[in-house]
Amino acid sequence: MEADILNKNNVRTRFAPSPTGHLHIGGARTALFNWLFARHHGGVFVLRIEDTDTSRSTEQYIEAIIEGMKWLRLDWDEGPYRQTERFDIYKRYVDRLIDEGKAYYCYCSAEELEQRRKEALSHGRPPRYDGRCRDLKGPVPGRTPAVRFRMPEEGETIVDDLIRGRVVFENAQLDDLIIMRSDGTPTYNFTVVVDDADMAITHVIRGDDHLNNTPKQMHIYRALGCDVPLFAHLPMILGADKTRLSKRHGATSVMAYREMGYLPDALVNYLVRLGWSYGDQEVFSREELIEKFSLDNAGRSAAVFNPEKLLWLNSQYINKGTSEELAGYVMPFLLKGGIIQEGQSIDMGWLSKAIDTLKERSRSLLELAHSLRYYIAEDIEFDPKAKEKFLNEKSLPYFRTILDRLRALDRFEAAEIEKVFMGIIEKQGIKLGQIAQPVRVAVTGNSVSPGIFEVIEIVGKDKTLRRLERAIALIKSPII
RNA sequence: GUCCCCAUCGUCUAGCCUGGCCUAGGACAUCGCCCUUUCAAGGCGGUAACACGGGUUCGAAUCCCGUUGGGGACGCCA
Repeated sequence: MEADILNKNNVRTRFAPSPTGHLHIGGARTALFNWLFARHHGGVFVLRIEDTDTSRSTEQYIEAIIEGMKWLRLDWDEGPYRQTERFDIYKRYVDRLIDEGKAYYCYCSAEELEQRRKEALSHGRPPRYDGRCRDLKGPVPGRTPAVRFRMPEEGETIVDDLIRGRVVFENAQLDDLIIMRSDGTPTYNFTVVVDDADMAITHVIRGDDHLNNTPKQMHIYRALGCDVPLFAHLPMILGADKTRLSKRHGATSVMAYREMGYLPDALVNYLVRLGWSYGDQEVFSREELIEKFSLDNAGRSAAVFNPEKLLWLNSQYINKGTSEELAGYVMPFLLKGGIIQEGQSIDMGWLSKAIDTLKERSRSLLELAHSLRYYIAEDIEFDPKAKEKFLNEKSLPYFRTILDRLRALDRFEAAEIEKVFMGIIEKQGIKLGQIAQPVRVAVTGNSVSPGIFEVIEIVGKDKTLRRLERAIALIKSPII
């Protein structure tokens, strides 16, 4: 059956988030798998907003989800469809099911149901609907009914999951679920079926938490006379304590990762490896992912979200990025960090050169921006420890010498600067570290930086001389 | 409580379907060494896992059963 669908080359997948929050890590992974599957098969990827819970859905979250999708570059071919715009369609199908006796009105109130559920749970019984309105002859006066779907009471339902294999459910376990609320709005388990059928979705790839809903949905498909799509249930993403990933575990919103200086490709790469692998390969370009992605090597067990590994991957991507690209990416961070001002002009060629020295030691754009400060800003801030260790009387004579020599230097380039340093250590009979470290602190404020000669070149003659002068002044009167 | 899913280093995973090539491979993290003006990056090396118990088999990480552990679902949420 699958081969059939694939041969027709009409794979259609969808991502169907509910706009009750930002796009989170788990949702993004689901979206990614659907996107990759569609792209791999040359199919269609649909975005559908499941906003039937009008009390919890907001416009703001719809925009946030779309923003997240765009940032991750998970482009969709159709949509975003919105279920709230399709209420007439669901209504039509509900009416049809009622006419055919496949659904019925339920007059139990939400409060009564809640009461019975709690009671059942406290007595250790399955909290299922007891079916009391199933065979009602007429309406109950003074009540607005909800509509329930009539599930089969015996037999079993088989889900042939693309990832889990065959999963068997006893129909006796399924209860008659509400497909339309008493206020006339349809519910998830119904709309998802109507839409997936209507939108001709061939592969439903979603979180594990939906596996139990699948048999119920299959009965709805059949009642509607529609083809049942293929299902693939992805394992959950857990936090470090092995419980479902949530805010408690730190940032879960995709946008939070953008703000922390992650590259979208790095996040995508990290996410795809949560539940999918390709031999020993860790780093994949998008093209490779599209080419290599298959549900065959999707995993079945839950994965713990590991921020450390994501950071490492991010560093890989920052390392690989060209300095020109990185210059563009880091701009918002420089602005936000007050390192450059809005409207301030900055030489992009020069910035790229500075980034070149920093990118292999930055794991995020935030770190990159932070390091860029001493290249760009007029004044530097000293790391107290570095200052104490290296800006002292002992290095004062070296500072004076280096200041004079650099002042006299015409070609202010790394190679020339190096010659100046080498000349001094030779003459004084000292090690490079004895002079390079104090200068590093004087010029960058830190005991850590890229190679000091290139740093000096990029910082430039004026600023370097000023900083050396300031260091000398500081040593002479430490109160400043 | 009922149902469903899952089970290899701390973490992500390869291997499992099609038993022997596994004295279990890779990656992150961690430790050590090398490189080195510092920090990274890089290179080299180390520590570290088949949850347990029964089967089946000449042989089991791989197949079967059970136990235990973890996760999920059971909504007029999605």
